[in-house]
Amino acid sequence: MPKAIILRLESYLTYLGQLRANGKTTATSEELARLFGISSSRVRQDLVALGVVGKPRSGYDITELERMIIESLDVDKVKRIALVGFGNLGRALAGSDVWSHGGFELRAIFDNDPRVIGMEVAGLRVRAITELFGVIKSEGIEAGCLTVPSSAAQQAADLLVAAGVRGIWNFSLIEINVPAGVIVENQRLEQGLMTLSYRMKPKA
Amino acid sequence: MPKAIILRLESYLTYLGQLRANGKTTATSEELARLFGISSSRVRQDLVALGVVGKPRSGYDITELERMIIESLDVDKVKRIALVGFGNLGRALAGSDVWSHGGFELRAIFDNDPRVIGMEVAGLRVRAITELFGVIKSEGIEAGCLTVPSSAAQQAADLLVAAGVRGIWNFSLIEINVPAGVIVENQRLEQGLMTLSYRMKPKA
DNA sequence: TAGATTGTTAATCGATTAACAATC
DNA sequence: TAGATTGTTAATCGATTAACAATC
Repeated sequence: MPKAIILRLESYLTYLGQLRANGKTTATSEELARLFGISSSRVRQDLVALGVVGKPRSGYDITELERMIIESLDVDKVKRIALVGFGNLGRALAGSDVWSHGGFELRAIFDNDPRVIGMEVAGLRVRAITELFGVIKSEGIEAGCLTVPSSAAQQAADLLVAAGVRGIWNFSLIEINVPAGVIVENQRLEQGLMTLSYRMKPKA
Repeated sequence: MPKAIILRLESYLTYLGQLRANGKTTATSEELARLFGISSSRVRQDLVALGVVGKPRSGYDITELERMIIESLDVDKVKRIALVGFGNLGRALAGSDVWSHGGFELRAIFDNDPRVIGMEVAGLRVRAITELFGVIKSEGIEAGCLTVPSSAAQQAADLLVAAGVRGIWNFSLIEINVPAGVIVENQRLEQGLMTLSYRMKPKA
């Protein structure tokens, strides 16, 4: 499935949940298109790629659409994840419900600062990095979230990979090197701000 | 400038800073291409679009490249920004240095919870939402960062826009409606996790 | 039935890669 | 000079829009 379609399916899913919460049961390609600023034929092609069929005159069934997108993104499968780096951002994420949106379950938190080791959040105790390998193995953790400083990111990633993690959600600025087969999804907050800066630039 | 090029220029900029920190003074299109998994001709075309000229055999001057990208993204122009929503994420961002990467300067923080109003962070006092309009005007704030719950996001955005903000960095899940001319840059953490989920999905 | 909306194909658009002469 | 790397053009690829017959 093309990456561009995946990104839109994610947007559809979020919005469909809101529509359903408002009591709607169907949605048309034209509605979705208008909201996201794309053509209705693009929406229909996305949904064909997804494998859903709509009904002329009424559109697509919202519940079915949600179900198919969730299945396609594998969001319904629970995947255990560990957080590495309990700084400002790590704390914010640990205490939030972001994880569930991707089907992840936060199962462990690590840091190497003695002042934060032992703290409790979301029912978890912050552990020393030295425990990382063993805990990831014993808990069957499949993914890691990197919220350490950029200077420590590669090393932390190496530890996660050595322990058998298959996917990394990376908040650090550096480009992380991992062996083939390990997935790195970069979440660069700084890039969002740079793009905002560019888009706000007065046109000459 | 095409959006795809902008996104890559941002990546180049971050990486070039790291190269420079390591003592390098030039970079070739092939080096950058390898790191980001694209072709060297794409890199060269990006840099032509940017307006830099390289030297056969040695490549591009890192300092000049950085300067041109910064100028192109308008990162060197300081833009004042206000944070709305002092929850977990708002706290993490307020105390961080993300702002400077996009050329933004955090000048005000707002929330409507009496328990957090009055708290201090990054040299700023958290103010009541009721003060928003006046402070944005008097401080000449041009942008806003939305870290409020999704249910309050549209209303908060309306306040920011009414006060004259031109750009919004939106962390909420909803699609915000703004008048033409106001820029919304969505930073959907949940989508990052959904993409990670999809990419980690075992192939059939 | 009439009409709105789907599913599908063709046309357009934009982005990426390949190739190579020019050049330091 | 020789050779590595740029700047540039053409070819390929993928994504988006337009258009319209099929259908509920």
